[in-house]
Amino acid sequence: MSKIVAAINGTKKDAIILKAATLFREKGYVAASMRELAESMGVEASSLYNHIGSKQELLQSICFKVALNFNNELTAITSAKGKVIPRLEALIRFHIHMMIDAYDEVYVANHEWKQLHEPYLHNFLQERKAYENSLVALIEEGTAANELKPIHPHVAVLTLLSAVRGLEFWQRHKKSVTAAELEKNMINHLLTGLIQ
Amino acid sequence: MSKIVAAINGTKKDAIILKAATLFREKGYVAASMRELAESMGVEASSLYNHIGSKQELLQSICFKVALNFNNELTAITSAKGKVIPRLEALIRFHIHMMIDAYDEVYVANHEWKQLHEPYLHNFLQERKAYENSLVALIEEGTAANELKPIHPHVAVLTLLSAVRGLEFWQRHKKSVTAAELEKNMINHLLTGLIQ
DNA sequence: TAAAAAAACTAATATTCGTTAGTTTTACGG
DNA sequence: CCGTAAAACTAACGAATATTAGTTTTTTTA
Repeated sequence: MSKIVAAINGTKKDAIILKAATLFREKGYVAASMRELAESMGVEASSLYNHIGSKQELLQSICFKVALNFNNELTAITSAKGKVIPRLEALIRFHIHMMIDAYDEVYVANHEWKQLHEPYLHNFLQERKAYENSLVALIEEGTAANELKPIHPHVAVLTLLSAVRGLEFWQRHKKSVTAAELEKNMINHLLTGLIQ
Repeated sequence: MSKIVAAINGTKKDAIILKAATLFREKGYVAASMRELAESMGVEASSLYNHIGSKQELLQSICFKVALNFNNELTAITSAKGKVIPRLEALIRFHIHMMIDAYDEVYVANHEWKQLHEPYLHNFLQERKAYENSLVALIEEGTAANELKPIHPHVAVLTLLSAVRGLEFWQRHKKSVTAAELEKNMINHLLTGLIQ
């Protein structure tokens, strides 16, 4: 018999959620089984239920923790004073750092939210929409102030969010591209373009 | 008893693959069941096996058809003569049109490739890698010719591919943003940036 | 150290899944 | 219109799933 070992400042439940995020990222939520999760923690599947309510609850924890993090940061950025461009830069940096600090969880929130049950699915999509809308407002603020080109704000947001979302992709190139390089180049690309 | 009805120029197998792409996109490959797929075609699950080999074969067909389309186009673009910038534009346009013409299949190839069995998984990733490498070479050609800024080519490719991949996202805004607008704005954003 | 709480275990349940076997119905060429 | 092939059906299989119940072991508390 083994034991579930909690991190220094966290419950055993937190430890399970963290392992679940890794497994869900690797296999996908549906394909990942509670038996696999349990095995990766060195216990039997049924033992997990002394600490968690259900598999679905794990997904919910992951998705809403990520959503909360991003919403908090965006709220701070949009409500800050000052020019729009440095605030956009800060947002891109935040996405990069989230991808470094909480890769598995961000990945799962981005890829597996479809497997959320109602009403969580609905809530999650609503949070996403709110995030998008805030960002659209920030872009519009930038164009109104002549800081940004008169681009279609929804398209700009789509491009920005997609680009930073694709940071998942970067994990494979960690060796050849440092986080700092990535940050500098991506911000430069998204703000000033490719053309010389 | 109903019947599987093939499209005008296609087999019944093709019709099944198309419906499978829609279902896999909506639910995810693992969560989608053959019984659901059959029901959406008006037959029993077992009847599908008169036309297809397995559920996995459906995923393989979808993923490799999409990969072939993209690889063919990229090969045409990279081997063409002329300036790099219009060729990059053409590639972005192609991605947008693929997303319009074959949304479900592109989505599934992007999201569900992890569920491919070996050796298909390995092959698929290899094709992806080749696609990336060709694009890196194109960017390097552009920087060498002073058409593009001296950006880190891998980061540029990551940003470009992620941005166009995020076109999935756009389906929700189809009403407010036409394909032509999207095309113009996204190309402008990726090539010349946001800053005024 | 004894009692209580926490957390592991074994065993089992009901479902659902992809797929197969065998059979019946439909469609079509001679 | 008959015979054959295509394609539908029903029924079932074995495997895997999340979860529960009940029990035993471990840890904590008093």
